[in-house]
Amino acid sequence: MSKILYPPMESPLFEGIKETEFSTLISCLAAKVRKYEKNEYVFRNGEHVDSIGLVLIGSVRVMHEDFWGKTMILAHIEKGGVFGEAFSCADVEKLPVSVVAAEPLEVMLINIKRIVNTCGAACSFHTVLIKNMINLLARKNIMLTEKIQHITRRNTREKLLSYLSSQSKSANSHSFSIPFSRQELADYLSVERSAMSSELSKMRNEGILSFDRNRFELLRKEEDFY
Amino acid sequence: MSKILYPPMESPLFEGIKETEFSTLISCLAAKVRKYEKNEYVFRNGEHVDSIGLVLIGSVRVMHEDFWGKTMILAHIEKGGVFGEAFSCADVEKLPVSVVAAEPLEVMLINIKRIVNTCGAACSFHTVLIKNMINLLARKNIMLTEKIQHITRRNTREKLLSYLSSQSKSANSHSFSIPFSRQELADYLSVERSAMSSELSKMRNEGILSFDRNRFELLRKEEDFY
DNA sequence: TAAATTATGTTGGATATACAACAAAAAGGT
DNA sequence: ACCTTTTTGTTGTATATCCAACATAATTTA
Repeated sequence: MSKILYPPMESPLFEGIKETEFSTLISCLAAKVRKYEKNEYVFRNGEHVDSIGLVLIGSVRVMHEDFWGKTMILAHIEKGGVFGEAFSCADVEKLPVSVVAAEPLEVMLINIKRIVNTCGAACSFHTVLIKNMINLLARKNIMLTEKIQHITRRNTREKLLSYLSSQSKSANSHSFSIPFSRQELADYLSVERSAMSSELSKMRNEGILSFDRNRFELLRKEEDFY
Repeated sequence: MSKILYPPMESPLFEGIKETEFSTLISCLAAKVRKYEKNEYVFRNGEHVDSIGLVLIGSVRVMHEDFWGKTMILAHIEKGGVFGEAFSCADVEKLPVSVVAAEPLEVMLINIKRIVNTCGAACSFHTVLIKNMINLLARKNIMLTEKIQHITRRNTREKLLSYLSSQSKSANSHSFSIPFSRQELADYLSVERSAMSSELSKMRNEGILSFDRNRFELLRKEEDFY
């Protein structure tokens, strides 16, 4: 097996595993490295998937196609990111999505059973790997739940307040920066960018918050409204 | 330890574990059974949680409170259901939600480390338990992703079509039943019930679909529209 | 620095949703 | 069967969003 020149050590999947253990790990997992051209399929809708993919170089798009053939981009996963983990861990028969190379791509494919089934042998890192896998799924779970929390709100203002409130909480401060541009925030909250912008302005005028570019500050507590 | 009279064997967490192994399992996991009165807190916002909860009797509500003190019900978990798994598996410091007994409640609390760390000893079921845990997280992940797929659509019609399309796919038929009442479906898709009802009627008139109570049929393919 | 590009804010008209109120149909209880 | 309660469908009006078009500010490139 050719030596992997860019070990994805920085991936959350391999956190806590020593670099010296890495080559043993790769062979124990029977991990394969595959290259794809732009727009080539990595996983195709309807296939059975028993592997997780780890992006080594480039990025992938996770796409969904509905009954009427309308497609939707579900996720864009960059270097170090993992895809297919939910479907392979849940052992779904047919993949309801497709994974496509968004640019020239190199991925590592690992059979999920190799991760989940401890290999009997002396692989001390196997326990770590399982923990990482659980951690990965759990963190994704929390992210998804948070997003749902925001976008289930009825209107643009409430979606914004829900999102900003949670950002404020994790920053442990009324003042915080967000990792999104306006367009990205609008996409994330599933609202119109222009409507969102004007809503932000309105709230600023009403003294609910202030902002400058990506920096926001929440100004009033519930009590103040009454 | 008192014998557990209502072993939660039907819970996905214990799938594949023999009933005879059950008492060993409980003691190996140091599982505790706790009772709560209605509206009593099981987990409180801000606490550190290192256990998952399994509902034995009754049900719980998962609640969230934002910066302005507005609360929102995130989930209602019934008998056999599991809560707190994402936060304990991801090892988050402070719980961002609260879990409250929705009615007289009995839960089993299991320290997550007891599940994830194999206990060295001859617990054959431990591997099964870990697989179940991973499966649980992965399935929840898929459910959340699906929901996001639907509610990110811009308007009521598209949300409905996205949902109905996915139901059609999993039923492997153009004709299928849905597990929701109109109100529940509206809540799930985060739209107004009345607006949804009239949208359904419109689409029926346009020949896109037909329905009778909970039974739906999708009628046209994309091509037909052009 | 100037010019070009991109990001953000603002506005108005067409369209869609929210809300309330009510009608009709279905389900449940006696 | 009857009455009651719940669910579902319909409609009108106030409100909010979408969309396009443009203005302004920030950033990048030459």
